Amino acid sequence: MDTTVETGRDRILREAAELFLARGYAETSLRTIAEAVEMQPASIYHHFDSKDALLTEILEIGMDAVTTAFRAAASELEPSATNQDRLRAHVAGHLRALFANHAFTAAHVTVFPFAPRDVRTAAVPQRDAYEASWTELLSAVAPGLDDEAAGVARLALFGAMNSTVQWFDPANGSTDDLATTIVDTLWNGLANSR
Amino acid sequence: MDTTVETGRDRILREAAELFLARGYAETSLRTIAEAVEMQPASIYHHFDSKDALLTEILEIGMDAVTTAFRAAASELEPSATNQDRLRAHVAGHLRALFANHAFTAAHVTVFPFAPRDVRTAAVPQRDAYEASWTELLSAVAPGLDDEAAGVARLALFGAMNSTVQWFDPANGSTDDLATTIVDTLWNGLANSR
DNA sequence: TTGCGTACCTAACGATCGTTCGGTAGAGTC
DNA sequence: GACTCTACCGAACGATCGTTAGGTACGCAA
Repeated sequence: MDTTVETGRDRILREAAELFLARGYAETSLRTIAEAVEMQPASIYHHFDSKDALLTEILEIGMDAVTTAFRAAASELEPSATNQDRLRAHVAGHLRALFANHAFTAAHVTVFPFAPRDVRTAAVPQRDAYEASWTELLSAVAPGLDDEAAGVARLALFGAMNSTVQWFDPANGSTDDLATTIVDTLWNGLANSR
Repeated sequence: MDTTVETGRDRILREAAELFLARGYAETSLRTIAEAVEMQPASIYHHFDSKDALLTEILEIGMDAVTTAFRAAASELEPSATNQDRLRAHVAGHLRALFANHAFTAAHVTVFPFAPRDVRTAAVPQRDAYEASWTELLSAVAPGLDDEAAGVARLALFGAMNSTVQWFDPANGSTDDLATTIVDTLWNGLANSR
């Protein structure tokens, strides 16, 4: 986000996020994290109160990234934008945030469900707020959907977006093109595919 | 599957699957499982070689359930079935299997990614085969999709189907109705929602 | 030059983990 | 009645876990 050199604290956050994502929370020991950042396990406690606090902050960073991207997408839209354009802009924003802060955002998909109860409850308000933003957006761009269909649509969209981290490589194509593919497929429906 | 009384072994499998699903694999100790089945930790080793072997068998049971449901859906279709009917029948089959064997099938969604490497590699062939069945089905019912769009469609569909375990309660509605909602939403597309 | 906060270290704590060893009780077989 | 197999139990093993206590080295301010 800024141009300063990565500090020890930031490095712990990044390496821990990558390890949690790759191996899971309980499967990643503090000693493994310490090894990755070339410190002793005890040194991590200078920066964080506990392993749980470390994960809590990682989840916060991830949710901040997608929330900021969502707001940016909304404010960048031109007045002439169609409903499909609006949806595509937000999907593109989510995907950009997903790949720019990969480990932090993806942690919400895979690590969150098994985080200790206290960590989960701490992250829930931010997650609910982001989810509500999408529900609101979907209701606005596809007003014909009833509540159940809107819920299904949101879950389908999240499923498509979030699973991209497991197969899409940004080196092989732009996330904006990927957003177009996703939105076109869901917008037109399987029945109307050419 | 049969009418015999649940044996100690089956009970271990079921309780372990539910605990793995609720808490995660590493977070669930053998002592917790032993307590749930009212045994001593050592007794579990009479039935299973290791904790890993227990999870491996749970994942097998889950994949068997959805694979069987997929085949049943294919064979039950009437000749007059439309492409949308075909897709709906398979989605309904997947959802029925998902809720009938909840803990075993859902383990593939949430536990699998963090399973020990050996457990994951053991489960991969069955998972790939099931995924390929769906890719084939989607190409058949929506021949206009290119490869990338078909991949996106499959991931969106899996996202919608598998996340139902986190919010849908079969007591409040049939899974077949849910399948209809999911397929209608994806089939017609967001643009054509009434 | 002293004092203090930051960033790390070594060493160790108690707890919990998966697993193993050596049993026992009971049912079925000959 | 001895033999065997299945299904369990009690107690303990070594390893690893998150965490803590008590340091050291260094930069900066007074």
